[in-house]
Amino acid sequence: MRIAELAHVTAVPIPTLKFYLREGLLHPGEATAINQADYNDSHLRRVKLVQALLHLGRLSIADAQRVVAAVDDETMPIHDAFGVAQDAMVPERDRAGERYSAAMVEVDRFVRRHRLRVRPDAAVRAMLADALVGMQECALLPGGASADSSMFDDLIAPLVQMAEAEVATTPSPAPRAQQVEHTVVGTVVFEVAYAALRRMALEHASAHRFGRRTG
Amino acid sequence: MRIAELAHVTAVPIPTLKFYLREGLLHPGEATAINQADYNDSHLRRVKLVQALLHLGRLSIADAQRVVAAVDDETMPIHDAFGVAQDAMVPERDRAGERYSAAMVEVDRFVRRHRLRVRPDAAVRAMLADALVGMQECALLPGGASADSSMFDDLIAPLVQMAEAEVATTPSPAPRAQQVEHTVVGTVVFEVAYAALRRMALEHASAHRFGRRTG
DNA sequence: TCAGTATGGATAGTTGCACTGTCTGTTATG
DNA sequence: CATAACAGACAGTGCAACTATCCATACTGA
Repeated sequence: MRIAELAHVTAVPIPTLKFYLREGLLHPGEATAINQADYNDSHLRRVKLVQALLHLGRLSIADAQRVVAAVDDETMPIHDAFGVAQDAMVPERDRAGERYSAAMVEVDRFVRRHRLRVRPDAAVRAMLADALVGMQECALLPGGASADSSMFDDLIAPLVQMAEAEVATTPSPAPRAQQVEHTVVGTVVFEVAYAALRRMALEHASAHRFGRRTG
Repeated sequence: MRIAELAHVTAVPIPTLKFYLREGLLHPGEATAINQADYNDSHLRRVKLVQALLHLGRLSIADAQRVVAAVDDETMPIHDAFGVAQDAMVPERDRAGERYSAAMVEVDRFVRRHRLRVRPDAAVRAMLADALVGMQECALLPGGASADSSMFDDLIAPLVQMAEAEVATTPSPAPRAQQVEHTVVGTVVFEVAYAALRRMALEHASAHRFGRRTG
């Protein structure tokens, strides 16, 4: 496959593909001459992955780079690569101040209480802490209570069950790279789906509570 | 409260507050002289809301503008304002092609099947369609099946239940603006929390499936 | 009272990101 | 053999989200 065909089937402009090549988001095609290269299915899948990370998952180029580097590092075990990808997907921000420390303590308590196998330095811990701080700052908690992770206690069991099911769909006799790709892209795509479902549920509940009649 | 104090307590620089004022994200303070204005609690809450929308919810300035406009429009019923805010929170993108049409049909089927009170033109429908298209494009569905919304059938009931509980926390004898603010900011902040919990569940499940030992 | 700092409003400038375009020499293609 | 496509290097673009400067005025403390 030449670059024009890759651009056609992925609907990504050639200059953008070249940009991805420069940035290491797309591995080089197999060179057949000084100015010719051949692209195959692995490139097609990679472009789809990158597009999903960038546009569905809204990662920055730099974060997507870290993800694909983890996908490509054959020496890295699948679970470790997944951890790197997870960390890259948490946006960076200032996490100074006492509020964050308190929220992180609460997060740690939550993880320990449910015996979750989440790395001590996993970025997702900071992400949950961000949300807890946001709840406090925006007075979402009745009576100005401090963030309390016990409000999520009933939620984590079904989430773990769903996650087990999702992880179980990973193609099992398959090259490592494809397993990692599947897990990573599943994380971002299903996250969008779940968020959309939750928003639908919220609109439904809001119609119930605040609406007049809408079917 | 003068602008310096507002900047201090919100930890937002004065130039940024001025920028928010120019963009209509923050309503003007009460003028006490040609070059003096007084800011109060409503400004403080607004800055917190805007920060949550921009940085936690990752909305663009333009989208945040639409949200605060809906919050401020006293003639707009709460549920309608919530709808505007919901729509503003779905990123825009190209949604051309047969795949999107098919996915939208599937989404409509899902909404009808569960009798969800979601507006026919709600942007969240397109958001779910995005995810369904992503699943197909990245071959997340076993056997290359086309996107099937029935995989979410068991999920929607608990989500609706949680949403009802969340909506029920809205302060009930309270000014309309505060009710809308609460609902809107709850949407973005809890979304981050749920996403974080889901990612924790995924890491846990991945450790189970791919990890060796990690406690 | 009066030097020094803060303020509102207007305007201009900066930074960073994600592309997008152009150029050169080379190679496939009809 | 004319034309189009290619790889690779590098420069340029457009936008979003701030950030800085300026000016005339007003508060603030000695």
